[in-house]
Amino acid sequence: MRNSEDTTQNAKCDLSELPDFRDLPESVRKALQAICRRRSYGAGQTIAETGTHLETIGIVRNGILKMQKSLPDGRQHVVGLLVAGDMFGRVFDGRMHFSVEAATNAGVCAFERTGFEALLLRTPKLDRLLVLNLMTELDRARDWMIILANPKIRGRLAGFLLLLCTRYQTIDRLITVKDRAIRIRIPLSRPDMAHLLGTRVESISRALHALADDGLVKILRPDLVEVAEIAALVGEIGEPDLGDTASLERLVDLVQKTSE
Amino acid sequence: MRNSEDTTQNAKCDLSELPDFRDLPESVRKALQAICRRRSYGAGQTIAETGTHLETIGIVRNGILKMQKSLPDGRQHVVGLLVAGDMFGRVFDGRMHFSVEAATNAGVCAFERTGFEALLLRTPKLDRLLVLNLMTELDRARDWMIILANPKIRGRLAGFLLLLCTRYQTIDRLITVKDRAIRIRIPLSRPDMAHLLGTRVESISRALHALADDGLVKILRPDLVEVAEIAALVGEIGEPDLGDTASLERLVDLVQKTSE
DNA sequence: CGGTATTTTGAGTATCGTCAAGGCCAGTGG
DNA sequence: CCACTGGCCTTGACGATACTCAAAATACCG
Repeated sequence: MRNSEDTTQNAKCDLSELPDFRDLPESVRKALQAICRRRSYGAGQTIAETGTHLETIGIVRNGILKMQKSLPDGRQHVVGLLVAGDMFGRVFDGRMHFSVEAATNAGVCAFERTGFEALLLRTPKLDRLLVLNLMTELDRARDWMIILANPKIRGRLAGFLLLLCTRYQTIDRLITVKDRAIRIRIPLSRPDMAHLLGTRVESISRALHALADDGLVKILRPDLVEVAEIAALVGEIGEPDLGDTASLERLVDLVQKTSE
Repeated sequence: MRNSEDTTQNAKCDLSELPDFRDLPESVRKALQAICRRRSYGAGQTIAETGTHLETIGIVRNGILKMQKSLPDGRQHVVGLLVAGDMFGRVFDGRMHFSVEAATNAGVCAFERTGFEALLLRTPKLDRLLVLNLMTELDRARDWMIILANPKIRGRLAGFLLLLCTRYQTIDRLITVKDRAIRIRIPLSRPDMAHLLGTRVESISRALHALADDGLVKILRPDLVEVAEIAALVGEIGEPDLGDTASLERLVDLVQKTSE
């Protein structure tokens, strides 16, 4: 919520750490670096406001950003999370339809918009990256829709935790493995979770503790839960297959590997 | 659900009817026409299956398509609608993450995928169109999320109707104006609406009739409702402003114009 | 250690899901 | 022409779930 004035800026911005960008030709990465400024934000800082013309394109380097729509009464409604490698900002079209705020401490690469667009037009590879990025973002939004369409809060919460495990795994040490159990650090406060899942804080609390009472999760801290058996969580969401089971299997593999 | 074998095909495919494509250079439209096949689907026909590699890129010409995820138990979960000008299919990346089915009778232009991609790479204007298309699709998905996050079914239903009024207005005569009142033709069956809004058919029915009892809508047919005062519907959804109020205002203007 | 914000718990009520029955419409076959 | 059938929509009754309001407990921060 604070202003972003105390942002530390840093001209050096090496994109090769991001898997998607590593494959870009050297020349393109050089060109990107030339128009890039690195920025850091503290948890809670606002990065972009709804309705404003954002004159930069951002790529998340580390940390988690939340996209949110502002409501007339001043509250905010989370409509998605951004993690390392995700892009935000409106290419070819200025207006932001949601605001962006740091959910955790975060670093982003900011590209001057017109320069980025120009580079985009003469660099098919970069353009392709943008298109693929938009498509996975779209898939994620649809996964959210399925989770939100779950009639029961327990199911929505289970879906949310699983989404953190799968889509956002390996990001920012949100997911860690300890003694064959998966620990999830939830990067959102209860009010944010409640808005995101379409319910109230009380219901979130009750649902999480209901899962705990049934032995599906352990609540170590309000924002840190441990999942013993992912399969049981999957059972909670009822029907949908949550997109890929592939990424779930990767997670299970990770558990196997880390525990042995 | 039927197979798409009885599809009528037609080589002629004039894109200039679609607003977004009218602005493309003559040469690009010609090139597109060369790799295009026009197809027609009857309501209920399947156009693409989940998991399969769709070897074409589709652009909707008329009618409404629904995107849906298949659930293990065989049921389908609607995750979005496609209307005239919308694209579907996975550019640069084959696998479909949802199936596509005609919600109403519909016509689409199908482009051979590799040809389309090649054209894309050497036609920045077309590419820009694709990116913009993806971004509005993303915005729509986020609007859906906000609607789904509404804790009350009445609110979700009101949001759904408003979304039809705004995002899908002017499409396929879904929205018509009669004596200063707005008529909405709902292109989904009750089971589909229930899945989309995360509830059951009975609740949809009750919520819609509750809105009718309060005088907010009139139910002319199960799939045709009349909204007297849009502002009242907006009040039902509670807080969120549903993205643009601009498109709502355009609709109100339309009412004014048509009634006088 | 105190003060504040966040999270949790509790009790009562509204809403929604579930099961079961009935109505409406279109297509079918006598 | 009419009974029959099946799909879809609606209605009713009841139990489960979630929302509301209020208060307590816990975590967080200096």
